[in-house]
Amino acid sequence: MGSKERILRLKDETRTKILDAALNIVQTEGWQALSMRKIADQIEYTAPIIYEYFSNKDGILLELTRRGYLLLAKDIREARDKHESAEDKMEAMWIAYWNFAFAHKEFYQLMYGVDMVCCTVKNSMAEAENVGSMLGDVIESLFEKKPVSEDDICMKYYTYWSIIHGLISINLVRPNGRTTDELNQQILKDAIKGITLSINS
Amino acid sequence: MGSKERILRLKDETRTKILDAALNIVQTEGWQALSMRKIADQIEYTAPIIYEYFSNKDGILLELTRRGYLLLAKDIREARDKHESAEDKMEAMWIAYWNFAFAHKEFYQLMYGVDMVCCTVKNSMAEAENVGSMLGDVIESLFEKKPVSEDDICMKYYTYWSIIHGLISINLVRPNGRTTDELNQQILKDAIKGITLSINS
DNA sequence: TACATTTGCTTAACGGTGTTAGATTATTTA
DNA sequence: TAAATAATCTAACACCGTTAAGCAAATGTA
Repeated sequence: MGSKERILRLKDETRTKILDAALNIVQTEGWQALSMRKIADQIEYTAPIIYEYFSNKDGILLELTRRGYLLLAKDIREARDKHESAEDKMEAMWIAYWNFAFAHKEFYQLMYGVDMVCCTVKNSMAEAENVGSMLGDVIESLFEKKPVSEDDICMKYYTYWSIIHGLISINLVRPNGRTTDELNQQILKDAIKGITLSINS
Repeated sequence: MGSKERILRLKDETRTKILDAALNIVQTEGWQALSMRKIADQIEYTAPIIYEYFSNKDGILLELTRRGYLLLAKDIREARDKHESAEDKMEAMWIAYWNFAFAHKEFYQLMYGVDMVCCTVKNSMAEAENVGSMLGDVIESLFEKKPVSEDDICMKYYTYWSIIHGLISINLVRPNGRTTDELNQQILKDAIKGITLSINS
């Protein structure tokens, strides 16, 4: 009786359709315009059936966050694997992070709470940890003195992350002040190099 | 006929009461709990009268943003005037900025859109420009080569601002990860010193 | 085949939101 | 005192997230 599976597959399809619809709305109208009824409209159902697939609106947001981290992890992994030296890896990874933020503004806003109604949980999500550990590993390899303490890695990680996230936030919340893309890239690369240099000095 | 003025003063008082009530709600329940009806409750009116004082909810938010910038500007000015050298001024000013963010979390969230439903306009608000120019002036005085181009100042300004805002954002959105206050202060001061040093090298 | 049960989905509702229009009450003016 | 103006409220609109109840079609069972 393969109909069981067919039905399960159908259920999975609508689940995906819900997520796609949500993403679509957000990309065209922004996060504040996302509503259950609008999602339902787009998938040609009524709002309550969404609750058969997700426990509530935050559930949808959480799943989208998860998908965002998967995308980001893929980009960062690819950037890392394109280079040999730890210095080059580090720069490429953070630039991949930067590019992700602007290529997928909505995801970034959701994942890092820039200008967003932030869903509460999402601390220590497995997929987020992945990104963190990839970056952490390369940071560790930047240290010449071994062994490297967890605190040292953590501190440098926060330093990198802060400046990049800060730069992104400023640009996402206030798009095109008087800063150009080139200027931003310059600030970014300078900052990365500066932090990287400071690790062994 | 002094009653005209008395009435005007009364109107101004309710206006202030509205803002105070809004701030009070936000401080105790967070931004997402702020509603027109709740404000009205607190000032013992009904919701529609608020519209006699502010054009809409965003109007209230905008006025609070303005007040936030006034507070921040005061802190930064005082920090600046406590020191002689430009280096010391710079560090003290950014630390004042940092302290403001945590002493007035709600204001900071409103002003810089961290984890907040951001009201759209508020770009280039006069009070915000004040803060910017104070910091910009000290940055200019850090350069040994004169004259300093607008671009140079802008770039360094964004570099400072990014790392500080990034660090704040991360700590405001995810309070108490594994970073302590001391660690944050250390990262902050290190970063400020690094950027300051890099200006003339 | 006939009945019972489950499934998929909808309608209707609850309590909340920002906001506006109209009615009502109180105050000031003539 | 009567008219005009100002201050305030009630009621409503259209939205929101969410839940409960009901209907209709598909399915399982006798």
